[in-house]
Amino acid sequence: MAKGKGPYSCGLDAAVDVVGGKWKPMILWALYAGETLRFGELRRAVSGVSEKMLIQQLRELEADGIVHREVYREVPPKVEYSLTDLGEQLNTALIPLGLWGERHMDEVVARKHPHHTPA
Amino acid sequence: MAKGKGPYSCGLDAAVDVVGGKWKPMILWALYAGETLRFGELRRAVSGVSEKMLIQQLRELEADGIVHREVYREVPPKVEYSLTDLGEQLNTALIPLGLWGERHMDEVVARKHPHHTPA
DNA sequence: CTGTATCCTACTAGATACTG
DNA sequence: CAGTATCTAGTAGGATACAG
Repeated sequence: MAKGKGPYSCGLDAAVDVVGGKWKPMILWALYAGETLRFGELRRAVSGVSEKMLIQQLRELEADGIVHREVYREVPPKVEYSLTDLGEQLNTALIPLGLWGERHMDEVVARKHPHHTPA
Repeated sequence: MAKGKGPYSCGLDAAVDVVGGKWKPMILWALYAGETLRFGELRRAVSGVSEKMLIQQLRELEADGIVHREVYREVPPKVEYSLTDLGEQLNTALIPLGLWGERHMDEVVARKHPHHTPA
């Protein structure tokens, strides 16, 4: 689960604590409404993540009630991840923030990496 | 400025990187649209923060173009902080997330602190 | 295929004391 | 009033190897 610095002073504080992990935004992005992905698929979708970090972040999201983990006892093993209702509501609430990021990413990146001459 | 792990894979990633500091949600909460606060006022508004952390987070938000810092060369010194246009847009985009947090904070806190018997 | 276990580093954030 | 400087502890995150 997230850092769990709680009790929170405002809802925003709590929400950021849940979403704030390094790979969580990308996980939620990959696991959009209705989508169900296996561990390996998620690993590919969240490019650059290590197995350890992916598991860790998924476990935290699971503990926070955001994602559902379905285990199929087969050989080879198969585990599917999907959003819970709470997770879908969270994802919905994140849409405006994602749009803001898309719109202003360039400016922010420009500030962070003044070297880039974007073509 | 934020961690700056950039380049980002999705807008959400960039946005969370900007808002993800420990005290930033509370700072943005305090500095709602049109509000202008002095350093000391912010310090009181963001309860629990140290001077060092408040300055640090404010500088990052300033570097990311979210807050504006206005210095009045007086005695005693006076510095006012307010949201930039970009900051106000960000705050607007954060409203749904804040509402989600308010609505579900109790559940999340319950998971994080299973001890609490809320009355 | 889906994870665990261990070790390690860098960074975040807190405490404290000092300054223009 | 509004910061700075320094020191330190805790932790988030990464590399690697191994396991059911």
